[in-house]
Amino acid sequence: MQLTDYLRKIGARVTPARRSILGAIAESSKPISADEIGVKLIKDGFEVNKTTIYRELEFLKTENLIREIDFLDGRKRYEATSYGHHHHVICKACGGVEELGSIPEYFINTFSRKSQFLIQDHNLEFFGLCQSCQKEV
Amino acid sequence: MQLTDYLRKIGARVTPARRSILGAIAESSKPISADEIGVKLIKDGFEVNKTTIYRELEFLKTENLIREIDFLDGRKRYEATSYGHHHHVICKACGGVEELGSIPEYFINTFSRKSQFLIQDHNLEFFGLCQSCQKEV
DNA sequence: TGACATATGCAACTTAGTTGCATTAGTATA
DNA sequence: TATACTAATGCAACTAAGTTGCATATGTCA
Repeated sequence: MQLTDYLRKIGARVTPARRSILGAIAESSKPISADEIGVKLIKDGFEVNKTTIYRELEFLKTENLIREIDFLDGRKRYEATSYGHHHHVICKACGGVEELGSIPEYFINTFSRKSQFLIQDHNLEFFGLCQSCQKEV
Repeated sequence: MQLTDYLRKIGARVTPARRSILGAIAESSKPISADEIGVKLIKDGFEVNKTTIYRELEFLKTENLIREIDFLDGRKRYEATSYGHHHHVICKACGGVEELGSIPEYFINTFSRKSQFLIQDHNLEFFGLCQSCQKEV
């Protein structure tokens, strides 16, 4: 099913703002923040109010079309869920991002088995130095 | 070596604010936020300005006396490094926290070996429902 | 005890994100 | 194709976490 059909089916509208925000996330080579989405849309000649961006991110998240990523620097980032579950390494020097694939469920399960909790989610991100920033030290 | 000797040795002073902030973190049964530290100190009859708390947290972090923990809810939390490296599960319903021990380095290395990055750190936290919140659904 | 650097408090500021409300505009249906 | 309904949007004002500059206070060592 097309995305637009899916949206209509659930009673959501296909608006220019929605298209462009989803487009900005899909086109980004790494997780993108609300602010970065706003800047990109202005550059594209299609300014969208920040309230709309935040509300849209919330909507897309509850519909599982995007996933929230946290690089621990005080702002949330988002990426399309179509890429599948995976983790990242973030360069502390230049902010560059590399994808790391998905940590085997086996690791997570082995590790968390002892807990009394019903575990639903986890957040795993790595921090370090990218190849070119390693050379500059 | 005593903590106070260590502090003096590195040219840091042993002040009431420093003692009480470090004390609040050490006494807390789970990672504690800047705001929570402030509230606790007021209750203890020893109010400390929030700027001081934030600056102290920064200092203690660079001295590796405390560690920054992120539960992804928009505020940083801190715990004493003396407990050793470990992870947490956070209950999405009640905010309760359980410690999970340390994920074997082997897991992390196996998983991240392919990266071009020099990996220095990682953040891993789990989210779910604690035992009593599971029953309430 | 005094000098000096570290630590503190205050007020004003920044940044990310939120809320209420009035208006605009997709969409289904007649 | 026109209409009406509700979702979506924009705006302005707000909140919460954390930061900055600067003047003052206070540990510490000589």
